[in-house]
Amino acid sequence: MKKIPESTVGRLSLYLRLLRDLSDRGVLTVSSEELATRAGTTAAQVRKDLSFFGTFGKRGLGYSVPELVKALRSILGLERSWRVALVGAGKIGTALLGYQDLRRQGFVIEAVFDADPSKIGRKWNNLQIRADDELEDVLSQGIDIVIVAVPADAAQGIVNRVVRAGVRAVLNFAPTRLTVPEGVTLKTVNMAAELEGLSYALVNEVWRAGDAGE
Amino acid sequence: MKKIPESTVGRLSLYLRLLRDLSDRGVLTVSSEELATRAGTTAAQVRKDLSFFGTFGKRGLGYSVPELVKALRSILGLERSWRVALVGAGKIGTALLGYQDLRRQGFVIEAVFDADPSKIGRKWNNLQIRADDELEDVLSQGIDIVIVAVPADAAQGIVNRVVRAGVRAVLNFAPTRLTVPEGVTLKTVNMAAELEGLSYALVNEVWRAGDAGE
DNA sequence: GTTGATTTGTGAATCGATTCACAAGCAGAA
DNA sequence: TTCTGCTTGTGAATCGATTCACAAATCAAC
Repeated sequence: MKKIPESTVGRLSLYLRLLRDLSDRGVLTVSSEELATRAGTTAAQVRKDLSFFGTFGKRGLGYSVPELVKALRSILGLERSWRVALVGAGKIGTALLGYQDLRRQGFVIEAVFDADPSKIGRKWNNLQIRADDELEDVLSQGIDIVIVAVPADAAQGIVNRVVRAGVRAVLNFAPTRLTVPEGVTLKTVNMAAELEGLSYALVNEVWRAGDAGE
Repeated sequence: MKKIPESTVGRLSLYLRLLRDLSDRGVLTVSSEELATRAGTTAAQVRKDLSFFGTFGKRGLGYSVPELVKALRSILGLERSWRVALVGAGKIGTALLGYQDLRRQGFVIEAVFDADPSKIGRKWNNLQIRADDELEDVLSQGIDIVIVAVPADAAQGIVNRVVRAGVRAVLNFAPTRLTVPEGVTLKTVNMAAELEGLSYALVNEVWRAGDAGE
């Protein structure tokens, strides 16, 4: 298999969301041009992105919406559900816990951990907050993804333990750079950095295309 | 001024964080090599990134940490503070409200809005949640940045109003693609998309470098 | 069945970002 | 002052992603 640009994967995610909208509205086929417009990219980009994974369209016709949804779900690994653990039951952690969309997409939070003893106990929808020292036990029982939502200075330590326990995918909300060994995928969501990007744009009068987002 | 890659701006943010750590530990100078190692990039990249904005180092010596911190703060527009409004006082919104780090970086949340009448009233640290229809009034009184944390289907409508009120920087947490006119900068934080990236990596056995994050 | 109107899939060309490689500058030693 | 060791700043080379452009496939009309 060739090397797939990370940006392509991000766009597939977006295409899928747009296709679901179309599907909900009963639209049956869509052209690369139409999809590109909605995604804020070009028709060639859409076709190239898809072509990495196979051929899904019909020349002269476009793409079948239901078929493409199915294909993208398969490519993105969304046909199964994923077992997720959340480490850190602070503000961001609890916000994520209540984020019902995740479950709907197949990301099921099955365990929550926190270092603060006063937090251990029942909380939110049928999930009991566990003590940090149970981490390894629970993770090795088949957790696929760990969400790290602890203070910056604790994050690398948690990630090390998580990786040692065999987890191969980590989503980090701590505002710090983390390192993981080869074979483990790490994504970081850094709100502070995004705000600094906005600050930069404001002081440097960025004229650039409006939708730098996504 | 030449065109600056967006990725460069993101890295400047990271360098600044690393430099502050060094500064706190009393380190006075740093080489591009040292900084690159901490940032997970290359020395050449560090020097190229900085060279877009001027020359900050001394050949043979490296960079003065305090001076570089000052320079980066200036480049990123962090020497002043920014007036921020938050639209949507749901889970994510309140998590952000409590995120003390933002204020420390100079992003001061000055107003909070919500569409739900039952939420209007006093809440969190000395901020009163306001009704949606006060939005235009408050924004035009000098808000620099708006954080959108409303449901996906309401987000574009809010952004349109925000832009019409003259705001030129928006941070979006709604899981949807938004469009803004030229001259307005939009950044989107999309947790669902990040998780789908992890899902993709898991099913496609991505061998790639460990620290794909950041 | 042939024509015309579409739209895909993809090699080739272009564009943009990263990396290389080295001259130039600085500090300290002699 | 000159020499040595080190590190920056930057044009040139490389690498990777996006865009172009067109042959091939499909459908509808006649």
